Amino acid sequence: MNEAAVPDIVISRLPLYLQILNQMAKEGLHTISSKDLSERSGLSASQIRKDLSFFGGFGKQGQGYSIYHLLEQLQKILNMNRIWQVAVIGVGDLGRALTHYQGFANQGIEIVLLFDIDPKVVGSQVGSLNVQHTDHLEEEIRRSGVRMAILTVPVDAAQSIANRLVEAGVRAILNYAPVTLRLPDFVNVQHIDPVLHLQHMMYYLGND
Amino acid sequence: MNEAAVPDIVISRLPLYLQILNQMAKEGLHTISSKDLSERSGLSASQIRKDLSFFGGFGKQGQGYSIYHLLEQLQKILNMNRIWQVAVIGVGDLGRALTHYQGFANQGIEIVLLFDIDPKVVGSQVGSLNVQHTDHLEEEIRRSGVRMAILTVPVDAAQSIANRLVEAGVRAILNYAPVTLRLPDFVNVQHIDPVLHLQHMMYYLGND
DNA sequence: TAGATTGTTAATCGATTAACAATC
DNA sequence: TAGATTGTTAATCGATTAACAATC
Repeated sequence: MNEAAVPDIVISRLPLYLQILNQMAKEGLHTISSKDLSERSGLSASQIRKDLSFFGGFGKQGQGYSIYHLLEQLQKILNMNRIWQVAVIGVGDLGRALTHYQGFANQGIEIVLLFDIDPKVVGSQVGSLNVQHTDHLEEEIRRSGVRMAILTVPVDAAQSIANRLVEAGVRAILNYAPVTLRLPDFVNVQHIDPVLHLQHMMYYLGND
Repeated sequence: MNEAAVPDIVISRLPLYLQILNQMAKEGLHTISSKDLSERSGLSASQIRKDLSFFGGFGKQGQGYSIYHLLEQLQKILNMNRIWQVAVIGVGDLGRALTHYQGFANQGIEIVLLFDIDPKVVGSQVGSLNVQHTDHLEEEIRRSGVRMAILTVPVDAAQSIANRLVEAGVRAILNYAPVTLRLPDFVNVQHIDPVLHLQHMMYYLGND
């Protein structure tokens, strides 16, 4: 981690702004006000202006923000002026779905390594990639210099694979296994778990 | 929404406690202290005690919490004393992966309806379910009384399908499409988007 | 009993919002 | 110019943490 000056909660909203701006660019729009962004994001205009001002004054009083310019700035802030190569560990249904997912293109993300332990899967082709055995994980990660990984292995394998990824140089892990990974502070971990989200919502549905 | 007394951020942590307690029960443990839970979750012991105390005093001074009892209480709070039926709209790779996902069993979640618009997919069998055409969405949701939905359709279809779901009675939507849905306040929406998480982490990876 | 750990209060910390001068 | 909207400050709001009496 490296929170330095800008709060992590601010950073977490930047990709959302990026997504909305991309959508608006696609719609052919050229400028946007914090009020427009507010309506599209559900966040307050005040908060959006404050978030952006952590990184500089990107707007013009009276006119708002240039979509093109703001996109460019956000991409730079998020280190998207390059492609980040990603390894996927666990090529089950979910790993396969992620490998085929079109939404990574143009977002600075490219899946370049696939690993599994199942002999029926190892050696098979998924998209344009060959699935390698998890035995070669360290070697391949080191060779390729991959720093990000997506973990879609069964819960019992997750922690030990995560440790090995970190050992091999991975510094950001997107974890789909339903377990809280315990890793050193210098590793970024994000957790995706539909069960947690669904149970969260169940609370509000009451019992009727 | 229905925040009443307990902050939403507290509710959002309950499923995580549940997950950890389930894991500990599986390990054969019987009691747990807020300190143990802290170590497994990465949250502070103080925060955990405060979160739980919103719902009552579940522990015993000097001993901690009974895992069994706490599990039971959390399940009740989250309305898990029943099975919540869920519709999946969009049976692509991701929708298919979710339908096959084993992690919903025993968590109060059951996928019971599948919809798609692609003639190659409509009518096909996925797991034990038949994929229906999205034309029948309202009719089937109403008939079955389903209140929760998972949205795995392309981004351009997401908002209009979401509107139709709400119209048909759905009150909780887990959205996998990369767009912010605009829905009435009485509908719960949660968003899962790996791109947002990966871009968030890219910030911290710097540029080396 | 002595030790451990809860439940809760008050203090601290941090994030959001409101307001408005600056300025395009 | 007049109107609109930013960037920023101060006020408010809410969440987390520290501390400790209660008590098992």
